[in-house]
Amino acid sequence: MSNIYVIAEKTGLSPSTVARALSGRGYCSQKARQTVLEMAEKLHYTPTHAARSLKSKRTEKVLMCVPDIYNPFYFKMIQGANDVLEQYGYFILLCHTKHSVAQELKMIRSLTERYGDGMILVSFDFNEKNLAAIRDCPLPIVLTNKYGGEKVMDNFDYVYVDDTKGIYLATQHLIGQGHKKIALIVGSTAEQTGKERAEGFSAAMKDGGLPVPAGSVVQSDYTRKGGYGSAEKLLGGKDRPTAIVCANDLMAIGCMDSCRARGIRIPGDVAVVSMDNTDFCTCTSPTLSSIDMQQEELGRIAATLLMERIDKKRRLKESVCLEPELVVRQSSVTPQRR
Amino acid sequence: MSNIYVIAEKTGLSPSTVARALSGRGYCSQKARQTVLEMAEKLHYTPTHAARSLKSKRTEKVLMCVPDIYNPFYFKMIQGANDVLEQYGYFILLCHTKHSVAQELKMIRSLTERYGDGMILVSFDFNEKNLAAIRDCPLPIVLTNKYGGEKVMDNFDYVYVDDTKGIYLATQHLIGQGHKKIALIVGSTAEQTGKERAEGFSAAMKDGGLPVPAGSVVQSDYTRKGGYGSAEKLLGGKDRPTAIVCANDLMAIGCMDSCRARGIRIPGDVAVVSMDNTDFCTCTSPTLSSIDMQQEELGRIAATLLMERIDKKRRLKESVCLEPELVVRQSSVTPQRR
DNA sequence: TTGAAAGCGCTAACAA
DNA sequence: TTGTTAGCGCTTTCAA
Repeated sequence: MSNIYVIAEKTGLSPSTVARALSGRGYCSQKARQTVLEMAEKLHYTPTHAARSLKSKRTEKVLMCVPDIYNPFYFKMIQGANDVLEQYGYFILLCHTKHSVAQELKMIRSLTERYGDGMILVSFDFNEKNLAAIRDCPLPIVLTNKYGGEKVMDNFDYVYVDDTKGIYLATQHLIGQGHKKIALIVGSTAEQTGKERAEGFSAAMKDGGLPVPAGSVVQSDYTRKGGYGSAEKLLGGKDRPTAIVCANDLMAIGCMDSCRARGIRIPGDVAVVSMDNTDFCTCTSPTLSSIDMQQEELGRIAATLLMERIDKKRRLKESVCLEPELVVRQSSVTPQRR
Repeated sequence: MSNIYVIAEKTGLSPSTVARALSGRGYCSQKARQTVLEMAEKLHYTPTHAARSLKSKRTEKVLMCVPDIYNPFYFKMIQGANDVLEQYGYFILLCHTKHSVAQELKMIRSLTERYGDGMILVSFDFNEKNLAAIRDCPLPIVLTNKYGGEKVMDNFDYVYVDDTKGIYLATQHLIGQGHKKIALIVGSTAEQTGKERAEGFSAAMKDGGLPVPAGSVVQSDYTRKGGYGSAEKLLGGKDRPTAIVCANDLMAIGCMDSCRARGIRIPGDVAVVSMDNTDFCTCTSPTLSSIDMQQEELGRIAATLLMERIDKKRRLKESVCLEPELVVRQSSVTPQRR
């Protein structure tokens, strides 16, 4: 590999002149520039990113941590973020945190080691451990969840879709369709996201004057298989619900699998509404009603907030709240009730 | 930010002792190590990746270039690659090349600038331009396509699924179901992948003794919308095909949309087989027969080949060919023929 | 306009 | 066992 010293030697110029010629910054005669550029070309010179980084303290990379790389929900966020970042000449460094706080902490540490200039952290659960690490980290981190426990001194940005409201809308929609026995398949309520979603469901049921009997809320893991298993529990009992809210599309599809296997018609026997509104929703039969959680926009805004910190030196915290949106399709509209 | 010099000063030791204590390499007394570690902890010391990189010439990152970040096909590859890379403590630096050779060249340049220690390049089209750049690049690049024009001197690895064979299997399957009028929706045949797929189709038709009339092969763009438009062309004519092979799942879903809109039953009126076997195939109704292109394994092997170069200093080229696999579902099996 | 030199933070060969 | 020193390759200030 050639470097500026080799070029300097071969051209008889000094390394600093070579550097100026290459960078275009600082004085440099037309002739010198010409000579340097030709020699650089000839030697296949390319600058070394690490050396530049060491000086400039910029890596031109952003760490993006997602809890589940197998879930299409996050693809959309990654896409949105990538769209924005590439306009700044930035790359995404992808990290799969697998719902593990330890993994998140490790990545925050990597950020501190300057693997990147900032981070977009998609977590299901902000707790004292990762929040402490986020506060300690000298580089900007943008969160993509609602962050309840904000302290006055906190200085990180976040962008979120109100998922409590999202699942509220889903539940309300089913209530509006006349359903009385509505069940919920949700993720772990030990995590923030699962907890919020369970609360949204309860709130809607309460506001609709409906009880939430024991056994009508099942915890699962956001996978199709998990959704299937949970649906089996709900549909196998004697007091079968007439409608099910699923906390994401994959579980809803698993739920539909279970219905199909049991000969239960959707939406005739059981109506289904889910959350995320991924591309799957328009592929299933019946098509799946779902809450659009604006994932692409979420990624886009997270990236924008981050680049404002990195590039524009914004210092004051900002947060953005996006509105979830109910998209009604076939799975939740009982034909005879129309 | 603190560095080893600050720690050295505060502990009264030399920077090199500090470095040794922190890295665990080289001699260092238990006492010195203790002192250093405590001070490091106290000062929230973290090493600087750029400095380490500059010395070690390792970035612990791999560039992964995919042509279409919106296509779930590639996410599977990314997942497979990530699984392997994280075992080595490596990260994926994601690049969206958008089917653009210029973008690929730019990324190869970034690799040369040591944005990463190697690259996994998923391209639809290996031509003289990007191949020249790949040959010139001093860092390892693994290709994930069949690469026909291999020269004796070439020294890069590749792993691929034989897609000519894949689409051959799909077509053969339809012929075996008794179809005579089979159409193809394929990507651009100006790109290598599209060309290979079109050839596989033609070969199967020829071997089956069937003609490929003008207009029965439509070029599209691997999107659902594109597939819809192409299907409209095929299904709108008077000599409608009884079966359609689609070169990927998204186009197949678009094709099914078109059928549904026209009241054409699948597989009764028109049978459909596609390629990729993404998760969509089991969500659609009817479920979609598809050729499994082993994308996760592809990513896994690409990453393995790359890490053998980077970590194990393998110098001899290797290539791996995976077998495509037909997965028969409902969309291609005409009930009355069973 | 050009060059010398210091420094970014870490590593490692070598000397003490 | 510890310290000195010379880089890694680039940027940038300051002097010439």
